[in-house]
Amino acid sequence: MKNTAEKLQSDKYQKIIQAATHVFALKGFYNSKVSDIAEEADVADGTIYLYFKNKDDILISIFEHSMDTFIGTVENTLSTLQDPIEKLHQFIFLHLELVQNNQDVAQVLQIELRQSSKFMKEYAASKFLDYLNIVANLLEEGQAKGIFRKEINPAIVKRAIFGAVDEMALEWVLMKKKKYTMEEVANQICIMLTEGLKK
Amino acid sequence: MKNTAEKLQSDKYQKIIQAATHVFALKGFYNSKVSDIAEEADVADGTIYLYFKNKDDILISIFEHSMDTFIGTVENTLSTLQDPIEKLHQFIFLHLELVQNNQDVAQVLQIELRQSSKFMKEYAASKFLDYLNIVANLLEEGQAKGIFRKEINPAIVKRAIFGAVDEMALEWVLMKKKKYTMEEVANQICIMLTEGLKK
Amino acid sequence: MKNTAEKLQSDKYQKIIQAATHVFALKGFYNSKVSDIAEEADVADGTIYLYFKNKDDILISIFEHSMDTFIGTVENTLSTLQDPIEKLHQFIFLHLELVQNNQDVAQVLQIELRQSSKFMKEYAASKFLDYLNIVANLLEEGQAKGIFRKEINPAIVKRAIFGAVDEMALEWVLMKKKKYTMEEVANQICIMLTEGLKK
Amino acid sequence: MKNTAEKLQSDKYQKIIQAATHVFALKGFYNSKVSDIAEEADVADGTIYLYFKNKDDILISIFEHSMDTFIGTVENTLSTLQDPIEKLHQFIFLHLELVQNNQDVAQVLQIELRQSSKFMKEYAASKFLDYLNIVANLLEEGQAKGIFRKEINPAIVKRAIFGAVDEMALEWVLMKKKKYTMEEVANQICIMLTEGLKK
DNA sequence: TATGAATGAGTGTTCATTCAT
DNA sequence: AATGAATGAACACTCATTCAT
Repeated sequence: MKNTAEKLQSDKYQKIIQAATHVFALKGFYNSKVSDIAEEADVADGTIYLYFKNKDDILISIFEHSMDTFIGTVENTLSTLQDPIEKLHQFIFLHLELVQNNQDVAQVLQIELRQSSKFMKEYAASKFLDYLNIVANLLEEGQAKGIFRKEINPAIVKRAIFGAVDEMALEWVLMKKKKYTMEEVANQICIMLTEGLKK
Repeated sequence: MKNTAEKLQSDKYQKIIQAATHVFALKGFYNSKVSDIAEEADVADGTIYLYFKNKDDILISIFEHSMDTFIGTVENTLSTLQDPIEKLHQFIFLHLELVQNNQDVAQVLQIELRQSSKFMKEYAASKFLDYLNIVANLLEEGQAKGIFRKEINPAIVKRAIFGAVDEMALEWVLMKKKKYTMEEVANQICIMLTEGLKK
Repeated sequence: MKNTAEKLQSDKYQKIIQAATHVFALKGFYNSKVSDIAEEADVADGTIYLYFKNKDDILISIFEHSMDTFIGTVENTLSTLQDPIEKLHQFIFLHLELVQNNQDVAQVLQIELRQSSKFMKEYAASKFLDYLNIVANLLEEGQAKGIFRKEINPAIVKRAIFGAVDEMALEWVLMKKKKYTMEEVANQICIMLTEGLKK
Repeated sequence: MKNTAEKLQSDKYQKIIQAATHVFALKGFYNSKVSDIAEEADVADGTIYLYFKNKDDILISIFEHSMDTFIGTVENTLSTLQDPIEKLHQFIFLHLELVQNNQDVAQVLQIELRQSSKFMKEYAASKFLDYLNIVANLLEEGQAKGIFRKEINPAIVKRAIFGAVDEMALEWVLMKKKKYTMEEVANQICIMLTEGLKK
């Protein structure tokens, strides 16, 4: 197998990642055959093993690769903003958009990863925490600026916010006929989270 | 196979459901062997097929059985309350508590169910919607009583609320050392959802 | 899998051992498919794994089982004899006969076992030594009785004798048209070993 | 592919033969990958197929090459001797020495070759017979000179003698701590074969 | 009902061999 | 000549499911 740098640039590596993401999203990890992925990627079965250690490794690689992209994208955009509320709104919108634009990846991350082996769950956890902490930082900043309530605990609420947004994203992806615009959905969640449900 | 009523009362049926829930929660659906379940339930492999059509059917049965219980419990408790905010708080607390008291079931529902075949996802959807609609009703009631903002769309927000609460529950279950009391967590989410993050 | 005692009595276990011995002798271990053995034994592929851990385990089992039988047969017969020369003659004749009557087993033992993994070679070694030591004992006895030369070292020569006899047996098995009777062959070796080539 | 003469002189050809001999001796034919040999020989996998038809062909080539060398060496040395007993002693010593000095080759010849396909066994047989017949000739010569017993049949006994010597050689190679000198071993076998065990 | 031995379809992975460069 | 990435046939082993007892 080539070294990591070469692999990432390799045409075949990318093709396999794309194919696997699609196949996993469609059928689920356990119902996907390595030969399905090979066919979709238009390579021989054996070729996959030149780029990946085994089937699990494909899943891990999808995760690594896309989480880095996700985290990078979100961090970059938020760093250009000052207002915590604006940041929160952007986070919500970006997450929905990322999921929307990478539906296969999103489904794999949300669904397939969760049921993998303990090892994978733990492995995945650290990258996931990085993502969650974007929210935590935004909340702390808001508190520091006197905009957000001091009594909320960012460490707790970051996860609730992520859950709210991610569940919306999941529905959004699975919904065939979109009943709302994404902006509408983002706004609703943003209002709920910032202003509260109470009048 | 016995008819449904007989099955439900059967000692073996219950033992298999219990065993399967435990095994699925521990290893995941695809990594659990039917023989693992049989061993845990202390019956022969073949006996399982007297009570369940196949391995998938066990998972579906766990889902059916527990969702009915969950929905019943939550509906009963909320029906005794008038105040929508109180209802929301109770919903949050009850969901966390249900997950806490039924960790195996909760893990199976949250994780295993999602990655099952399309059929199962669609099948599960209707029961899941019933549960979500408890939240929608509570929101509509709050709006009707002039307590909740009119501009939020219960059909959208119900899912965000569920996502927030369920993600917390998942973390709660997976967290080894509990850093907060459940009441604390429920309060935090409730404040966030009703009052909003903004001061 | 049943326990060892039950397995040995099992009809299927014996059928698989027989089939595997035949297939291994015919095609060699590495060119034999587990499905070949299953077909020959008239069982399903999977059934083999109810009785054996894996393909290697079949080979080991053949070895264990037959070496015990061989050693037992030879020891029993020799123990009835007094004269060391008579014992040597019987050993030679018995070995040739055993190989002749168990050609498949003999081929597997002689040929297939040698090229197996280190583990198997070492594992096999101890049983093999037991067999070799039958010869060593016979030589020492002959020396003690003043019949055999004192200057030969049983520990060295036991192996040479075994090699001579076993090589003959191998040829005997592989020879299609037998040019000599087995008694003739046994006699020739016996004379060579006891009287020497020199007039 | 180059023609035969060129191949034999080629540096790469020799390197591959050396590497394959080493790898086969270490892991056995079936557990050796062509890529292992390529790595050991410091050539690309594909290069091997410029010099050998396939993996089997490498084994055959090792056999051909080394048997010719062995036979040549033994024949040359024995042709300088007159006394049949001296010839036998030299044969024994030379064989042990050859095996000792070419342990990798010896192991491949003794062990790996035996379990190859029928074709290879038959192919190998003719060269092997040439080697055996060195012994037969030596015996006949001894009989003709009135030194060896007339009643022994060289065609039978040649194989027994080879078996005795080769088994010793095998043990010698596999023995980690040498308990005897090679001369000692050769002497013991020589005495046994010429004088017999009997006093 | 209950059993568990038997089944055999299904699949991840390996590796000898090829061939474009 | 030499390379090594790519191929795809081959196979050991698993496990959901069945059925004779």
